Amino acid sequence: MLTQRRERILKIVVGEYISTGLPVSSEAVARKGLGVSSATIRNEMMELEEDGYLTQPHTSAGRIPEDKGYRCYIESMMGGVQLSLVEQRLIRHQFHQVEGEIEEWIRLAAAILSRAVRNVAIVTLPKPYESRLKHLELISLQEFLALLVLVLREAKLKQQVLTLEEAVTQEELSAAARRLTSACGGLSGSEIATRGLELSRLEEQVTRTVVQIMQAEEGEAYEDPWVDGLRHMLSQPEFASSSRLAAIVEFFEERNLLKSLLPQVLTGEGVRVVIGRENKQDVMRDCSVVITRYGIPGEVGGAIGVMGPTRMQYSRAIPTVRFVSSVMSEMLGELYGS
Amino acid sequence: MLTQRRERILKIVVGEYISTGLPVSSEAVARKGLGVSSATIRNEMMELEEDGYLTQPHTSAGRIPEDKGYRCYIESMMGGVQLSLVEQRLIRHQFHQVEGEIEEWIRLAAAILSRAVRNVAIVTLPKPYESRLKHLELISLQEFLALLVLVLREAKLKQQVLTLEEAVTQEELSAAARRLTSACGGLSGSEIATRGLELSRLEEQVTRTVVQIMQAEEGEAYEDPWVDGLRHMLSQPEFASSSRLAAIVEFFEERNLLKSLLPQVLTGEGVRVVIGRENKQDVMRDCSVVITRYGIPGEVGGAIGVMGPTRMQYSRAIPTVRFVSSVMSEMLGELYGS
DNA sequence: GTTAGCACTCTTGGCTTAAGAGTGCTAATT
DNA sequence: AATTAGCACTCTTAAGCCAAGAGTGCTAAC
Repeated sequence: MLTQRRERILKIVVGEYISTGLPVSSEAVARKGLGVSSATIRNEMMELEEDGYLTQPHTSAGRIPEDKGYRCYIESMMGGVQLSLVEQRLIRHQFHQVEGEIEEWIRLAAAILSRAVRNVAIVTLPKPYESRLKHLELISLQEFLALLVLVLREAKLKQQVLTLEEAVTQEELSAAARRLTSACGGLSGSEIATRGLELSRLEEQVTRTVVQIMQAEEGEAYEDPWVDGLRHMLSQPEFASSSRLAAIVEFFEERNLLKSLLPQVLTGEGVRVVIGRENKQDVMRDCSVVITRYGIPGEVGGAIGVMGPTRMQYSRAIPTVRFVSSVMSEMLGELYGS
Repeated sequence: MLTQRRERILKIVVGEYISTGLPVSSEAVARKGLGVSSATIRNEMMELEEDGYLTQPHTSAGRIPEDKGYRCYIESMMGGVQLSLVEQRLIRHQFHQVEGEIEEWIRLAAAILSRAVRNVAIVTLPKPYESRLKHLELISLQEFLALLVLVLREAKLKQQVLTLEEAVTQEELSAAARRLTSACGGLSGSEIATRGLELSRLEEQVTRTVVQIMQAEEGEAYEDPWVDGLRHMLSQPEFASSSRLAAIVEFFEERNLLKSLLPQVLTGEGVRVVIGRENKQDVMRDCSVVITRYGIPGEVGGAIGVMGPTRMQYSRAIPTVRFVSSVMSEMLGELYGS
């Protein structure tokens, strides 16, 4: 049973532990000014431990939070906590420095976010729910070698070197590209595939590749995300042991693993926090992820979030992630128009 | 004075230290079968220490190599040591799996190299000595927003979102792109800049951006390199202390620092080894870099290499870097034709 | 229900000690 | 003159021990 007083004590313990990293004693809580003695606090803490909110690293030490304790602590700030206006302006300002490239935004977002929360930031490229071809170009490299360039609706380029089945001139390539662009512009990969067109041999080959690229594009849940700020996270004391540290570095270098983390946020709106053992990966058993989606619902979107030790400044991380994601959504909105 | 026997002892010490990581005692060297006793070896080692080839971690321990000792050890294998045919074939095989994308090559090369030498691999994109425009495309995103796509001679794409000064249709954009492509195709950035053409307002703006992009392209010494295998390097015992480890991670995340490392290889042919304190960066004082260029001399090229602790298996690293770079050159040659 | 008091537990850091490794030097040997 | 056996000496490492300190859980009084 989580009485009001117990909840208050719990939050003090979690808050204190987050800021110091040391087990919190009953004395320390008592000093925080609920008008009761440390002995009373001790009794309450025993209950909190029995209910799984707290634990002791060893018999005679203060308490540290369990995942369940963090969870409770976090619920209270999921509601409306906002970043201060000063910080909002600071972040906005940084974004307006680099307008232009979408990739630049992503990197910038990760840099800003990781600096703000002093942990790892993870940002995926925005991905359209449905990919549509905007434009197609063929450029001759050598007699039998051409570069295929696809421009997708969301201002994204894909390229592929094609080994041609026959020698083709730039003129022929251009003509084919023009024809295919007007025939397939605005269509999705599967639409192109099922659109029985009268095609030359060259066009046939190009179309096949286009469909392949676009379907691969749609197939992936998310792009390989951009990661920044590992250095911040690793300077936290929880990674003092070099084996923990090495495991984390390894985790991030095996990029495919990151994907196993993202699908969780595909469902649901708003900021989500995944704490400690709630994470699938074993390396992350004492890490938390604060993550959310950004973009235009139903049209295009990506994921943005931070990862850090469970002992993370959630009070900062949550509103920062929320705010940066909203700025990203705005900017994406401007690019996409209505 | 480096007598023949001393040199032989030195090489045994370095070799032994590289494979065990422990200081090497006179006894251990004696067992390696030059027909003299450990006492004699001790006398020789004292000389080697005085000349700066070796040092002792503390008064009564074996010897470990100094940078100068490594240097000497390395000279002997800079000549002709080649990778075994089996390994050559293994590496070639991996490359032939993923034909197509240049970026993929780079990543693959880094993956292969880092796995082979169990250390960090660093590979830059190939960069032409002189960048030439191949093709230019303009795609309308919104009324006042267009995507500029440049294809450079070496099958490389550059993109930039343009905010237009006036509303323009896709037809007008296409016309402008065609005109500019035929006017500027094959030219370098500075040639385009000085080629006084009769231009519309739109074309004027596009040309300005094109020149800007291409000159930025030429300006950079190298692209931001692709880095892989940090996990391998960090699992080496020299990075057991978490502060060393954190410093290295930080070094790699601050990407701009990498640039300070590469210019050294711009000059000179063949594999270069930069040992310990020869490196400019302080974090790298006990790291070595084995690096070389790849590509087609005078046309296009990049850098490829590995970085690891000074106590690195040079006998493996040097021929591997040499071989992978030659494979990369070959592949690039095929793409470029003659 | 709260609290003062206290015995008990467990960690931490400092200190000492013994074992072991490897050296540098000396004096004898080839 | 170069080599080597022998040995005293130095320094590291691990283990063991002790005292201090922190914080608890329990009991008995308020």
